[in-house]
Amino acid sequence: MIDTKERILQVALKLFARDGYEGVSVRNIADVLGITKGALYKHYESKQDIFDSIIKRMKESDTEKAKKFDVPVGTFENAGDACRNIAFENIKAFSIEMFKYWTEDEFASNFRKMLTLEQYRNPEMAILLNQYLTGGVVGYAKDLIRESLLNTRNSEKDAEIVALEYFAPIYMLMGLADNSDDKDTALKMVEKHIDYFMEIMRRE
Amino acid sequence: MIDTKERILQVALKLFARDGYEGVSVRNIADVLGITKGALYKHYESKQDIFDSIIKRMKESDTEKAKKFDVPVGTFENAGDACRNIAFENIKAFSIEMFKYWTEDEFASNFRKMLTLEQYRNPEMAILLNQYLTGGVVGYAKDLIRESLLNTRNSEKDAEIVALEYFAPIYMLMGLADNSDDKDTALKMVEKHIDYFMEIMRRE
DNA sequence: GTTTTAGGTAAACGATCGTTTACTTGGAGG
DNA sequence: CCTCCAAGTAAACGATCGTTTACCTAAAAC
Repeated sequence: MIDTKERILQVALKLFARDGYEGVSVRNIADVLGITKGALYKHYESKQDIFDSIIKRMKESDTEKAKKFDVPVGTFENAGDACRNIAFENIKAFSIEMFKYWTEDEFASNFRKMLTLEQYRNPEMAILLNQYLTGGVVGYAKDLIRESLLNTRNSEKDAEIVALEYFAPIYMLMGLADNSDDKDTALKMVEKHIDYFMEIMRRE
Repeated sequence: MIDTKERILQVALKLFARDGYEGVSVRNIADVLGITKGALYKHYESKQDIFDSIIKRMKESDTEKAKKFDVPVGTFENAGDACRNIAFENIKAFSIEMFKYWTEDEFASNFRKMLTLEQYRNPEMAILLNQYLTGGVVGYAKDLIRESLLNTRNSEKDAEIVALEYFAPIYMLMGLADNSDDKDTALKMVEKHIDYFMEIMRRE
């Protein structure tokens, strides 16, 4: 079979995402692949090496993604209603794409689950979990919201709470999508939330 | 030392909350208690029995808590502004108490973390996680919001999304409190969020 | 005062853990 | 055709896993 090393990575991640690092044995991984556990060591130095390679892979994938995906520009304030609506639609599309990425893309979804399971025993994983999720969406939302609020109210502290209002439901719906067989319901609720949020923002 | 059985439960929960069930050995638990692992089996049949006892304990504690803690009554609609404000304050106090319970109470906090770590490998734990968190606060919030919205707009679907808007930031701040040494910041943000939410609701 | 027993120890059980070793084998390169 | 090597197997390594056993001892019970 071709590219065994890649298949080991994928299978290990899937198992780590369900059972946690300590809950998965090297034997488990090998069994799924239909090889003996000794064969794994032709591709990776150790079980920890597999785990590290998964982290490394995600970091590469993330920077690559960030390179090609220039976050949508356009602030809330700089023009009339038409431009505001365009900015809204950009943010909505961006957020939904992010949500789909973290819930539907197999690698990203499993990676997020794995970090969730390792966050308390491994501080570095807790940091990564915050970086990827809040860094990806809420940080971006915070910037936009900060600009939006800059001329209407005193900004910095409000921006933080409004960003929380925006991102927290999206984050929570990721967890709901995990433990539900109906992925589409969660996605529809994300859209509803964003529309609701946008409507509130328009009234300010 | 008195009440070894209880101390085993507490220590095991603390370890399960950090490392997950599979990440904790019977030896680990015994070492913390300063006894040999053989002694554990004088109090519990197995490692799984300890885990089950933790679940059982929480279920008892929860029903007992629900009995004495009658959720605050008073809806948004049935009177003038004064009564509405009282209802708001009741909900706020209730929510903050719930937040403090799930983040500061050692047993509840560790229990929530443990469920978080076991949710993917054990469907029953995923159900419990949803029940305790969303059932405790969001279900209650949903009822109140539904009553509140009943005469203003078409209710059922909106109630669900508004309950999400209310609870999701609180839920997310629990996770932030976990991986932060500064617990007070998260609590203050919870208050801020509730105030912000209430202000939005008042404008409707 | 004797007996019983709850609660501890130390040691061993077979199973499984992650890892290493010795050996095999099919196919690419010279 | 011969060589080499990547990629597999089977077996064994010591360590640790959850659990059981045999033994001990202090205090409670009769």
